[in-house]
Amino acid sequence: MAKYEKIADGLRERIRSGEWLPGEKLPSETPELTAHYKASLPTIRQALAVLAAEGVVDKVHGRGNYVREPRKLVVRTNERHQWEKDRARQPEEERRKTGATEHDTGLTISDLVFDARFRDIEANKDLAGLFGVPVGTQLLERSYRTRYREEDTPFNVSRSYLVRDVAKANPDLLNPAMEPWPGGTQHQLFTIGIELSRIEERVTARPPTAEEAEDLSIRAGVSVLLLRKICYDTEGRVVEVSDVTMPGDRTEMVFTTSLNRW
Amino acid sequence: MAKYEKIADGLRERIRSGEWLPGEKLPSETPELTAHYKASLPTIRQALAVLAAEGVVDKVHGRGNYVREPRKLVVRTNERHQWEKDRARQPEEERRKTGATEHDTGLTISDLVFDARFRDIEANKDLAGLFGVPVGTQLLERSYRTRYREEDTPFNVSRSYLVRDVAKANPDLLNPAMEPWPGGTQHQLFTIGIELSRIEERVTARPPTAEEAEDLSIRAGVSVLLLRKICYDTEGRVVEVSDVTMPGDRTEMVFTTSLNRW
DNA sequence: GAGTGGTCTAGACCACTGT
DNA sequence: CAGTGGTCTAGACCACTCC
Repeated sequence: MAKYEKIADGLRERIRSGEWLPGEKLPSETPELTAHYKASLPTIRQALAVLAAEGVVDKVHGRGNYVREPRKLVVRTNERHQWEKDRARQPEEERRKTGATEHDTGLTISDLVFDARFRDIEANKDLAGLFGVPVGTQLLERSYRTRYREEDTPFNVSRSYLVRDVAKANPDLLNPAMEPWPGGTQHQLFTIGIELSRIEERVTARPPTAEEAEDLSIRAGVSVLLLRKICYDTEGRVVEVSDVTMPGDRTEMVFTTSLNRW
Repeated sequence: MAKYEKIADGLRERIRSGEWLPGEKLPSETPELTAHYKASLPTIRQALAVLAAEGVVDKVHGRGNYVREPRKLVVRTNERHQWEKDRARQPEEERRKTGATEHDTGLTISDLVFDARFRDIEANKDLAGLFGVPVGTQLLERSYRTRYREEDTPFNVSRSYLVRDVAKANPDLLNPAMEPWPGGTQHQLFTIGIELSRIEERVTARPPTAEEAEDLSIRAGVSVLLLRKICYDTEGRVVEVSDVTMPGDRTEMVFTTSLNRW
């Protein structure tokens, strides 16, 4: 076993044993760790890189290496879809009480903070194919960032796409100032006469791009979960596509499948 | 921008332009790349580490650095569950034709290779809580590795847990030589009088442990997708728990949720 | 400015692969 | 054995954070 692996194992074990608690600073690379492990700086740094990739340690330039704080786990279910659909036709007073994300996380609306930005884009090949429209068709792109009020980093960055000509039947849908919308997207679609019958969600994971690592406050080496949600109406047409980016180290997605009885 | 980043960008661009095709060998670290980029070996290696983490380059000790061959994407749906349930009561001849993984991937049974290992374990707190049995209860742990016949790395490593006293009602279930079992787990459960009514799947992602990176042939830096599948029978009891580990860079999971009509 | 991490060098030696 | 990547060293200098 290589020296840097032994050092990484040693540090990992010392952290697990509680020698340094979450949020605490590790000894400095130079001179403390190099002296303690009788290794050169590059070797110490290679060991720390292993721990950073595992998400055990946070490296902060100019300050030090810190034991990573566990972050609040975020759960996302697929039962939220039926739940949201059931609420879409209820009066505003009821819809205003809570949203699907609050339903999943067990929080109240005031615990969460939203940020919404809208813009018009032209459908690329990917989106045009999904919506069944020509490339270049005007789409409404809505970007959201959701975070806990008490944290400063979003746990969810998403982009939602609608065909602009469909959405404009209700001008309020084009206005970001109307967000957060009580009742969520399914109520929005209800106001323009659309009922969803099926939602398809595709999940993949990969290392974050530099931009994503920045947005979600994750280190390179902690993965991002990508969710593409495709909403079908009762005619089987695609009416909404969303791409959601979530930090892999604090997100759990739950999908429940009911089976027909024999 | 750091020198190693510039070198990584340069190499990435040369690979994208087709200067070296998938499977081809890059110039040697020493002396070729160090000379070409006028950089020291550690700097060249840092640049290559970036490309390896992105999955662009495969590093092979003693041979060289190679442009990574794209691997076959593996798709896993949740429709497989109902599909498998529908087949569970069909005659063996029918069940033998194809399995759920083949259903998802569009392959035939002969394209896939299985490896199964069984052992008895005692329920830890986690599993005991799920099954609703005392800690220490005997469980049957079945470990599977699934791969394409033409590749040498599994795309799926899974462990399935059953309560041993429940499984032993059919002694064949305790025998790894009976695998692969035509009709899959749902038929196995059928032979001991169990019908599933609901399947819950929890998805998370994280960096691979050293062992997982080894098993799935992914480099540290490419994430693993973890799926915990919990099967409930018609009485709402947990009858099977599976933990599936998949390489994040080649797996896509698709979950479809049907909504009740208004 | 002191402390600390980030980058880089030049070179040595080990470990693995294929001839 | 030659070729190639893997590990490690000692030390220099730069960049960021905080006082």
